[in-house]
Formats: sequence, structure tokens, C-alpha cells
Amino acid sequence: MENTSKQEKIKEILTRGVEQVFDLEHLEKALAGEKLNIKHGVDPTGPKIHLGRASALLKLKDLQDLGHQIILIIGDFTAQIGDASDKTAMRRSLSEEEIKKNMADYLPQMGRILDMEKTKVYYNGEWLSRLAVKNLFLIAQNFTAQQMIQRRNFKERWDQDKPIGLHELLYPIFQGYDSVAIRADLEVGGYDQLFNLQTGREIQKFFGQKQQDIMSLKMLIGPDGRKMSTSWGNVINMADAPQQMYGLIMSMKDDLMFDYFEVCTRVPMSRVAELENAMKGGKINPRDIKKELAREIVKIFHGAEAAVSAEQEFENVFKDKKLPSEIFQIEIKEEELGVVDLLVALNLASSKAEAKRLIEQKGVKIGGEDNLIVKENLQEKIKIEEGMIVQVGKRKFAKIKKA
RNA sequence: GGGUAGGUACCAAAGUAGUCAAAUGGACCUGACUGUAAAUCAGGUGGCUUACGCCUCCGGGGGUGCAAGUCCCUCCCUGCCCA
Repeated sequence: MENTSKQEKIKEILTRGVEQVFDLEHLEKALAGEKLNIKHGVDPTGPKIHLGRASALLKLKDLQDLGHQIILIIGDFTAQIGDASDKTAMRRSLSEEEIKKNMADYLPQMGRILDMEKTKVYYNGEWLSRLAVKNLFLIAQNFTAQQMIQRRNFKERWDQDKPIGLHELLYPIFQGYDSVAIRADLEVGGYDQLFNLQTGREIQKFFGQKQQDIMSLKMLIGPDGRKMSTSWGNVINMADAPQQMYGLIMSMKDDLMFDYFEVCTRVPMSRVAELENAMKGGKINPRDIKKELAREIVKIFHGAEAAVSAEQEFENVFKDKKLPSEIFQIEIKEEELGVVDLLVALNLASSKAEAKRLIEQKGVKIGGEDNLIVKENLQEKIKIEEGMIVQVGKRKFAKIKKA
């Protein structure tokens, strides 16, 4: 009995949110057996981990629960190069200082998903910064320039006459060498990393090691339909406050929901299929599906309680158009202020010009708790009163505190 | 090293002396509508000024000219071709 359920778990692990596995047959057997060294590399290129990356952590958690050894490689060395996998433009190298700063926040975030007690963490600068040039040279002989360049991202840049840094070409080698250093049995990474993962296999072979299996995961699309990427700004971060995270999920395009269900939650796939069918058949309001999704995701990162209150708050503010339960208070010294100046003073507009625009567009409401009034007159003077509420757009609020 | 094409706002990309605070698309913001912060539609997106208007802006610096994103010089950066 226990065996069959374990087999089922493994099946799920091998398929859910997974783009490709190699060598599938071998891995399926291996997962059922002895403790495996499972490698996952993270480059601390920013202080926050977004959901796209967090989805890999969920996968690792599943593997960890199965009893395998998770080994996180923090790419303090490789981050200085910048992985080209998800880049369509050359990225400036990060300074050591920036990397240190970013790293400080990384592990606690990962600890929200993984059991860090059971997780090994290495920094690849430990071995890469000492890698002899001669060895690099020997390893490099296993690859051709064409192989390195032909991968999709470089090819795109090549075709568009965009720069490709020589150092970027070495990235896969470094990542691959990590696999040697820790004797990885399996490496998990995003689909965009497929090439790097394979490179690990080659280099392990060169060093006479057993070759790792590789699992590449589906890439998460940002809520706006573009690839989720920090430089696009279309990210949902795992450290985002529950309320904000919930809102960001609600703002995604409807057709993306099911990908998120698969990749970012552990809602049974049967349930997901059910929801998808219901939506196609017009039997269910897409909004309700999205609510379920938002709730599930917030639950994973912040717990069930936070998920419930985030949902209530959202309903309150956006469905019932009530005021949020907590409004940021700002002290105002003046007795009276023009509308424009007030918006700037409350930080609801970054300049007077913007404040004017907002007012002209009927986006500004001021008043007491229950009677917010749209302000259209730029000239109007507002008498400052304790507890006065100022709303800009649908979701920016401030409460005035008299000095 | 030689030749050549480029560097424009958050991003991409037009513009090659005045009509340029700079087309267009994306992103973002506001409104309408709704099923939601979805989709769709409309409008908006340098700053200051009550306003006439003024200031800053097209890789850096320097020039020409009544007038420069646009011409000239120079420097920095990038692509491509050649060596």
C-alpha cells in the first residue's frame, strides 16, 4: 500500500510543473531508492525571490519530503557573471557587495518552503574562485563555440546583433562544474536552464563521475502575460505581504490561472482540471477560480490565516468598495491645503503635475469615512481634519493625522 | 588595428536643423464598463507656475548657427564586416 502511494507521489513529482526530465526512466527508479543528492542553483541577483523561482522550491520540497538530500548552491561566484539563460540582453556584472547584500535575505526566504535543517547549502565561490585556469581550459575543450552560442537566448541576440559577452559563454561551464563539486545525482532548474543542466552532465562525465539526471521546470509567466522577470517588474515575490500578493494574483490574465495552479500550488491536479472544465463550460465565474488560486498561493507563503484575511480585505475594498481596514496615517501640519499640495504631502502623487492629472481624471476622492467626494477643482482648498481620508484611484489611501 | 552602422524617455523604436517635451507600441496611471486590480473601451504619463509662460531632457564634453535630438569636432560605449 505504502509503495503504491509513494509511486504516485513520484509520478506527480515527475510531471507536475515539469517541462522535461532526463533520464526519466532512470530517475523514476532512483527516486524510489537511496538518498539522492539533488542540486539546485540560485544566483542572488536580487534581494527577493519571485514566484517563478519559488516554484522550484516547491518541487524541491516534494523531493525533500521523499527523503532525498537537497543541496542548494548559492551562486555567489556565478552571480558575478550573470546567467544568460533568461536574459535577452547582456547584464552588467554584480559587485561582490551587492551579492552579499542579496544573499543575506535569501536563505530565510527559502526556509519558508524548505526544511533548512535538512538542506545543505554551498556557495560556489568556494570552488569556482579557486578553479585553476588550466582546468577551466581542459573542461572547455569538451565544448564548442557553436554549442555555446546556438542556445536560444544567444542565438536571438546573435541574430539581432546584440552583444554577447565572452564571460557569459563560460557560465554553463561554471554551473556544470558545481555538479561535479557536490556530486549531484539530480539537478532541478527552470526550463530556460536546460542547456546549463546538460552541461553539468558533460562535465561530470569528463571528471569520471556518474552523470546527473536533470529536471527542467515549466517557466512561470508574469501576471501580465510576459515572462516573469525582475527587470520587467512583473513579478510576484514570495516576500510580498499577503494582501499585496493576493491582489497581484487577482490582477493576472484569466488564461494564466491554470498554469499557476499547476506550478505554484499543490492543489490536486484533478481539482485543477475540474476548474478548467467548469470555466470552459461557462459554469463558473473565472473570478471565483482566481480567488481560489490567490488563496492557495498566499496560504503556501503566509499560512492559511493570512490567506483568509487577505481575501476578506480584497473583497471589502474592491468588490464592496469599502475602505481598507488599515489605512496609512500621515501627519499634516497645515490647517488648510490646496488639493494638489495635499496629494503631494500625503505622498499620493510624486509631483504636483501628477496630482493635477489625477484630479483632472476624477481619480481623487476626499472626505470622511463614509462620504468620500470626488474632487475636480484644482483650486479647492481643503480644511485639514483629523481622520480625513484621501483616496487616489482604486487602491491608494491615506488618512490624515493632525499635527 | 581598418571599414561601417549605431547609442533617443521605464523598455522597444521613429525622428536627421525651427511645427520636438519628442510619433508609435509595450509597461504604468486614471476613468467607464464588468465577472476582478481579468478582458474591452476612452484618456493620460518630465518638472515648475493660478495662468501667459518658464526650466530640464535625446551617450559625455566642446563648437557652428537667430535656432541643434538633428550639423561639426572630440571622447566613451555597442553591433557588424575585414585584418
